[in-house]
Amino acid sequence: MPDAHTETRTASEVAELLDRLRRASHALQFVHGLNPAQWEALRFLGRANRYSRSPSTLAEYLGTTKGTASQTLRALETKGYVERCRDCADRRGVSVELTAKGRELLLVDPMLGIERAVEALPRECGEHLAKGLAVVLGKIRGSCRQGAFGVCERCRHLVAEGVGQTTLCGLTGEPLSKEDAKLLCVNFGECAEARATGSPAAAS
Amino acid sequence: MPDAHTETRTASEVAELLDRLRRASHALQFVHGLNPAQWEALRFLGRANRYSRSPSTLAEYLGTTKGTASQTLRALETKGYVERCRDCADRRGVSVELTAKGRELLLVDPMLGIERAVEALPRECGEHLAKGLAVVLGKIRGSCRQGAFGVCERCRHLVAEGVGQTTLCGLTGEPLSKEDAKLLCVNFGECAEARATGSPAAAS
DNA sequence: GACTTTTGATTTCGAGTCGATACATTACGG
DNA sequence: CCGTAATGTATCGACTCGAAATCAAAAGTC
Repeated sequence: MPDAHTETRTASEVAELLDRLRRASHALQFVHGLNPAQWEALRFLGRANRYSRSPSTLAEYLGTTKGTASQTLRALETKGYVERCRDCADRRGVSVELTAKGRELLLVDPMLGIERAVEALPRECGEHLAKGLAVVLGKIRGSCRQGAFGVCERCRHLVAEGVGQTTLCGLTGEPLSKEDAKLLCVNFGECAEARATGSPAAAS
Repeated sequence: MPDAHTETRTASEVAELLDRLRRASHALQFVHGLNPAQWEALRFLGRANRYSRSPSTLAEYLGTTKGTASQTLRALETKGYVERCRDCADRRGVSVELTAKGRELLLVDPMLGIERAVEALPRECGEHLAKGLAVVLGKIRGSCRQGAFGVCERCRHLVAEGVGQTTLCGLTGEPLSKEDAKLLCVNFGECAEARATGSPAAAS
């Protein structure tokens, strides 16, 4: 039975491909005067909801340390792509926002090249890719410092109200606009239902 | 009708997953006193054939600069995981070899965790993943500094001799042992035939 | 309520590393 | 020989990590 054998070969092949893709995208991100960490921070800020735009949240998302995240943000601030101001509610916290210049820079994000490459794939192929990657990521998340994150739309804390018009976050009790619900949140909680409707292979 | 829409969503999802996986594996590789670059170099040296174990080849593989590769190797040498000696043939060159200690360290490579995660996937899923990743990687290779690389077994320069027993490299004219043919080589050339037989039915 | 302690978030600091550039050494071609 | 190309190394500024320090809020304590 060459089954297990083939399996192992595929696994190490995938691991290698991931590794190479990782380095490739690393090398791709030394453009426009930013480095990979700075691009990642910029992207994150462009997609994070208001509960998640802080240095420590960024650190959690990036799987890095708070010190590094702080300095990355400072570099971006010096370059004029973000602004930091002390949070009004809790003055320990810092709220980080993209500037107009920062938003503009996101339009030439080098990672868009990868996105385009994925778009060029047959649709089914892209979906398989997404699914496989999600599973792998889920499996190793425990062993690294990265947090879960996810969009409110698929979060188990989401509460619908009225005729599917108004929604709010069950944790904070605050209402969420449609755009808000598409943003990343630290407090994301996996929704069992989403898995089920995702595809018929959730039960273990 | 939301076809194009779904497609784009999948694409950006995949791009994000790749990004996060990249970050996760970055964080995973701060163990045993090495950093990600050093692990990558160690892995490469464990899989590179004799034409490819040099600082500049390492730089090409990693998509980094020669200077960085040189420093990474120096760090590994200081820690006793590799040895450097001047190449006898071309005295500009340096030949880098893993020490026994280096080989041992590879047994606890943190990236093996990802491999195991992939192994746990359904077989078909893993293959889809491999295929998709390979295509994406191929598409973006042009835009970054990374070289092609590949194993001699599937290189177009490979020449078979006798009854499928002895093989040799068409570029150097030197014979290749079975183990040699499984190693990575800088001079790898894509073989059209290999693509065609694509599926794992090469030697049915 | 005012003071101390604890908790939490962020920044600062030192050692080590990275990418870019400049430099040294060796090979190769006329 | 001399110039050019290829290979590695050294240096510099910027960055990363991890730990310790700073600062603000919350929780005890009197």
